[in-house]
Amino acid sequence: MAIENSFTLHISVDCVVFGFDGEKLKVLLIERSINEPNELYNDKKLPGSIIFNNEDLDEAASRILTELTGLKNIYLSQFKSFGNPGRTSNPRDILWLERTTQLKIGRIVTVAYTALIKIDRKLVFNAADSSANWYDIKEIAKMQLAFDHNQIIEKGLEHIRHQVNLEPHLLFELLPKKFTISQLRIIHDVVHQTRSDVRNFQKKVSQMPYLVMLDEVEEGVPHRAARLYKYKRKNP
Amino acid sequence: MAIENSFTLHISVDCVVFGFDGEKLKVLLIERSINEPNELYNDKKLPGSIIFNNEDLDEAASRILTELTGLKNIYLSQFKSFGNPGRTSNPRDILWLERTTQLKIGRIVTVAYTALIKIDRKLVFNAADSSANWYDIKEIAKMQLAFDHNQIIEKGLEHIRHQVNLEPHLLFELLPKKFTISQLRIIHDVVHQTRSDVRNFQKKVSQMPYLVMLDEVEEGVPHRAARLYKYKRKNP
DNA sequence: ACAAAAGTGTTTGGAGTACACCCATGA
DNA sequence: TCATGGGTGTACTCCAAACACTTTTGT
Repeated sequence: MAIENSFTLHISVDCVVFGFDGEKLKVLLIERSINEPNELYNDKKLPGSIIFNNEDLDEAASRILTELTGLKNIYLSQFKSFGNPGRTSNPRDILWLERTTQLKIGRIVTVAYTALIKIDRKLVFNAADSSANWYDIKEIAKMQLAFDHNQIIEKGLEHIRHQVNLEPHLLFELLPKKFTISQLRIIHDVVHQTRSDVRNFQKKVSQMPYLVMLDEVEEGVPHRAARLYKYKRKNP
Repeated sequence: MAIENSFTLHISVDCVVFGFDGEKLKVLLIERSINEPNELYNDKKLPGSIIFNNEDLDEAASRILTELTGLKNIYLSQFKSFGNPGRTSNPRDILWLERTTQLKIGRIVTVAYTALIKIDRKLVFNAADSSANWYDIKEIAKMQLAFDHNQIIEKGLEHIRHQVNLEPHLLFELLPKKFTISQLRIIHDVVHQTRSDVRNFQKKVSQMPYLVMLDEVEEGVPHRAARLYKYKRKNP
């Protein structure tokens, strides 16, 4: 009976970090580059890491996000594990793994998470040996990412659609603390791939008890300023 | 930087196999027993296995089901991975692992799947060294299963609820080929924890194009026999 | 005859959808 | 004053939910 050769088996966690810039849905990717005599490339990958000893999967995901953003209490949700034996078979992926992990890697099963964070000018990324940037989810579909990360992102997107359907308040994780109804409508439409009617959307959100109107309006816009709202959790 | 000691890391796949006996929702569990001078117990576990080399996760789940039931093309859906380092720390679980795998096991991350199958008198289970049986999902909540299998079953149940919400035709995986509307309503209610109105339910299913009425009625019932229906896939 | 489940329509309320105009503000 | 998005109400449709009686069959 063939039991897997544990010598080369590893488990990693990868995070599909979603953000919203007011217009488009974005995903956080890390630059990955190899500079070798006969190998030179520069592409992108998801933030992720091999799991540590005695570390739970959720903990690992949380650690990855905290290391990268400095933030705690980020909304995380495990959505799928990817274990196709061929997922680490691309030569550039193999080379990169050898360089960065110093381990003999035969196979990596990865557990994928989605994360929702507020894009903020103040946010600074601390990627260990490369830099992190936001990429429009539509552009990503045309890019060739490391490993099977294109596929992981696609499944991650499906996942947050389902999640938001079940728990619409998750959208507030993507918005700034104070936001306009337009912003809420746009992020809603981007996630659901719809185009909501403005009046009907207003009617719907006016029934949300956890949405509270502020005595403030947005500033610096070249037109009538919109009212600001905030999200109030049910059990504070 | 602490990288996990791969020597003791393993990945397994566990399947929460759901069946419906006409009345209750059941899950397939395998008897597990240890007979040792100072250790004697008899409890239950989910069907599962360490993954093989070069085997994808879905393949492993499929293999486990085929080995156990002899059936192919069972509906399977991956729903969550469990990797808490403490999940294999119960002494009886450690003992059982050592006896059955002959491996030094430090940690097992398991990828969990749900499966939907038709309970059938003809079904014969081939569990390697023990026997398999159906257990009412409500009874299972009171039982103490191996590892964290209680928790896995609970999450698996939530998963099929979501799945059935998205794709109601999955219920037909649990019903015999010919079934009555009552059976369909009961399995629907069991999964959703609801109590549907008979007339409203009839109205709803009469709009399902993939449900076809047969020229047969059930037999051997001590009351008016109900019409039989079958499920017809959209693209045959 | 009776027990037990099958089968069948109508009404009502709430949610979603379609649709157009005036308002406030900055440039 | 003009360009730009903000903010608002009504009518229609559709789906979900409530609700009770007659029919068939076996015992």
